[in-house]
Amino acid sequence: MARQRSRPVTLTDVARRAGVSVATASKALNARDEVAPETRRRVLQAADELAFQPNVLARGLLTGRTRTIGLLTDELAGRFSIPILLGVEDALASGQMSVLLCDARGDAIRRQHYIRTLLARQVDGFVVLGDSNDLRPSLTRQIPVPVVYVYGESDHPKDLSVLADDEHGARLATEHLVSLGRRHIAHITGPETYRAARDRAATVRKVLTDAGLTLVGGDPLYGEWSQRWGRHAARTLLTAHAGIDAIFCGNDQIATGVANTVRELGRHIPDDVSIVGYDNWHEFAADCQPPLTTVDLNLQQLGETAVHHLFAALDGQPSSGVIRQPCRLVVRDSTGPPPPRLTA
Amino acid sequence: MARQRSRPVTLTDVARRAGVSVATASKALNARDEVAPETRRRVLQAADELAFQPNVLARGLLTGRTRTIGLLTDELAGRFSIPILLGVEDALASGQMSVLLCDARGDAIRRQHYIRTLLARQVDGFVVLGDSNDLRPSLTRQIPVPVVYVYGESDHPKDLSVLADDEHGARLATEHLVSLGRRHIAHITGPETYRAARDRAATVRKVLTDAGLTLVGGDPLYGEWSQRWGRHAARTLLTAHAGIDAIFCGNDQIATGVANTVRELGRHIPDDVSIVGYDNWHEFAADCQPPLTTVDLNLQQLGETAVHHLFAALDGQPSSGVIRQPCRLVVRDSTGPPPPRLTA
DNA sequence: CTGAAAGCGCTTACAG
DNA sequence: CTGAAAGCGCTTACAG
Repeated sequence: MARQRSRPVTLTDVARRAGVSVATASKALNARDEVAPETRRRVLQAADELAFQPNVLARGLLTGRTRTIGLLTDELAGRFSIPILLGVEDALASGQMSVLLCDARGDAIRRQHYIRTLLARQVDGFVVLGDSNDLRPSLTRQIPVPVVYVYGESDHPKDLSVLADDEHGARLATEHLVSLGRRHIAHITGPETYRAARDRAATVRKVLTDAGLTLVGGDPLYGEWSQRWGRHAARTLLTAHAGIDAIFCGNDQIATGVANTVRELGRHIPDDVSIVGYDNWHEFAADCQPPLTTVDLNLQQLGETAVHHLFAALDGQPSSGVIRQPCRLVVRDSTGPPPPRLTA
Repeated sequence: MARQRSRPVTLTDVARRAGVSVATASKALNARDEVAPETRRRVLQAADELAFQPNVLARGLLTGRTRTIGLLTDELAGRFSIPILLGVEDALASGQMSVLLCDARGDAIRRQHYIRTLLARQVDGFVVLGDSNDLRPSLTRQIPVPVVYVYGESDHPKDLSVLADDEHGARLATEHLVSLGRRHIAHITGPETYRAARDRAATVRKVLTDAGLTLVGGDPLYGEWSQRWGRHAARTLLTAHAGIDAIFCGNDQIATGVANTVRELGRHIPDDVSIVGYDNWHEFAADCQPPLTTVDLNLQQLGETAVHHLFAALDGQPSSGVIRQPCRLVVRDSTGPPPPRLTA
């Protein structure tokens, strides 16, 4: 399964082979300029021949920096964490840093344990990956290194939170429908307890009002983030309001359920009813019948942005407050202009 | 955003406060028994008062163990990695270990870079999270610490691979349908290039043969892992073989597409046609209309098993070969017995 | 330009 | 039972 762990190559080995002291070897490898070119060459060659890998622990002990950050979350299992995590990793890798991953599963004890563990491991900073539903209690007080909150907002205004811009996403979706010529637009979304659902619903209403329109049914339909709810709500809506010509859905699962029901009721998508989803969850949005126009949250970039701000903080340039990252509308086949009216 | 990094509390601080040497303080904290009870008490109290966290780097430098493992993958974005990752993390945490996460995105250069980085960070071992599609080239040769492969098999027989048992999963699904009294069973699955698809199809055939049945259409329908393919294949099948009474699908997306089409063609699920999915991807399986009977791969446990074997290897008890973890049938509403025949 | 020495924070024989 | 000393692998003033 694995070979015997052999004694690793140390700087001492490299120095000996190059015929210099460890101090000189260290300088040569770290590209400090107080080394003769020929000496440097010999050291680099020796290091190469021995496949020398500097022991990061020893270096970290000296410099006080480990080039490691701790990523703390409760929601790895959710659909949103992975793209963010990939963005974090990308941004870290380009700064030669690594990420220690901890999912506390929503358990406060476990979270405290992880914070202690990460600090004992001398991480240089933290990324706290939250959930967009609600403010989360700031952890910064107990953490003596820089912290950035991403996707979920910290309740402390001095912290830095990097968030998806719900208002922007809802605006993109609604303006898209309005600009296509849709005039009877409904909004089916998740639970009203979700901050993101409320914020987006408020924006939908504002955009419609500015366009001289009102929401079909008067209010958004709050429910759950499921296909089932989409199917149920669509049936209710289409029955009560036959003239409906567009539905903006709170996520792609709801939109998928809506699409299935709209088709079952014999309406054509996008001609009779146009549908917009939210999240651009590829397995749902691209594989829906028809493929969904939807809002992409740019999650990967969210993670990258968070890390860039963390880097700035590590360099002594901390920021605070809330950064909202713009969304992006992905147009597929579920939206289009209304069919031309037959002349009277 | 973060408070000034203050000088961390060291063992020296604790020793001074307790009025002992660092050597004694170290022994007291590490529960070695060569310390007087009263001395230990004083040390523990001092450590507590100062909120002392031992510097893991320094300890690692001495012991040569960092209590860290590297998790190397190419497929974090896929649906299968996260549950496995959570299982890995759970098992590690209970051994007081942490995980450094690296996703090479399928890029060989990047993978080499990560291996070097992880080794420089002195990880105690590796978990290589692969994909079930195919054998992957062994990395063990270049890694001087224990390695366990999970979900994707290493091509080297001396390595240890912990895998989902595709044969078992396919058997559970097929036997379930047969035992319900289904006699005209079809199989719609992903690309034939996928090892898992071929292995499972072979098992379906074997189980049917043992029951004196044959696959409807003679062969499995290979396609892609999408709803779209499910819809298309279902339409083809039902048109050509009206008597079909069950469809076993290669994943839950295909099954969802199949279910939608079966309903559209006016057949009742599960009475006329029973459907079994694969993967138990909750967002698809539980939210399908009707909710899907499906095969759960026990992915979290796969991760845990891998780590337990890694621990054994770290303790000098390496194993090798292939371990296949059993699956689990989750019965929901998409399967049931055929309706009673009307007596002639 | 080079190298001996000190030191990062901790653990572990070893002497007392 | 306690503590002085050596050392893990490296970096960084400092002296030469």
